[in-house]
Amino acid sequence: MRIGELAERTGTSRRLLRYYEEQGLIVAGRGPNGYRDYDEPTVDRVIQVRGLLDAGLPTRIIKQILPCLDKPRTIYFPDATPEMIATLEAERDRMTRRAECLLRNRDAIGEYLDAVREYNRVQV
Amino acid sequence: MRIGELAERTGTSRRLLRYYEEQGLIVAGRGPNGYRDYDEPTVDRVIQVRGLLDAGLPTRIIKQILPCLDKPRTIYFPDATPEMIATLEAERDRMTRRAECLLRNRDAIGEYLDAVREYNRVQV
DNA sequence: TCAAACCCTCACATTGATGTGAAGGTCTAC
DNA sequence: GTAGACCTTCACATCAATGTGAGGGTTTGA
Repeated sequence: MRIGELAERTGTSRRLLRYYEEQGLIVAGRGPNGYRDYDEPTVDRVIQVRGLLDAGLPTRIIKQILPCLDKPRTIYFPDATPEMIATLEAERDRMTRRAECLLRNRDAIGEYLDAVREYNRVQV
Repeated sequence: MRIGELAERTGTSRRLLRYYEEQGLIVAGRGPNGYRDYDEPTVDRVIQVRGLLDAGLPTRIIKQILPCLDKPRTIYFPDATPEMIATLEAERDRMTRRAECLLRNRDAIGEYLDAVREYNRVQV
């Protein structure tokens, strides 16, 4: 598919799709005219990238972890250097903390909303 | 306490503490010399703010949800307009999705790390 | 064949979260 | 009283993620 379709299906501007490619987060084939040509799995890939970006990860990190997230596993394990492993472990832990922070505060918002609803119920 | 101590205790630059104040995320008293003066709870507040920022929330949103997160609840409920409620609900749901994305990808990293370890165990 | 709707690259603009440094006031300890 | 370590405001710089538009080629359908 071409960039317009991918943009529409992922809710992402063309500009950003080109940016993600520049950052090495997605790859695109090229047609005989220089048009970019994307395959189907790229749709999910873009959605995944956006989720990670939205969750606060920078493209630099996303690029590092993306290869590990492929199913089925296609990675050539020997390439996993100790530094790489350490980076991944650190990032995994940071993601855990991030998620915990998010859920904790989300629950607090939920409690607040409950309290407001209760207040309104009694008041009305 | 003054800004230097708060900076040290929260691992946050003075510059950023002033920025958070400018954004309305924290408040500071002032000494007779114009020095900022922070109370103890501000330490946790800053840590919470940093957690939310790190999780990808912009200061604009953080400012909106912070008042709901105070314990004990000190908010004046009638101030909660329907728009505010809607914003909070939307943000709560976004936070849920964010956390899910984070945990899903974290688990995938974990699986990858397990696979690598298994590979190395067998290989060696 | 012509217009509309695509696509390309390039480059400059913006926004939010930060860093850095200048110019200057204050406090503490010697 | 003077040096060093604080603090203040202000302003300019940077970086990543985006927007926007110019200038130009391609595809498609009337």
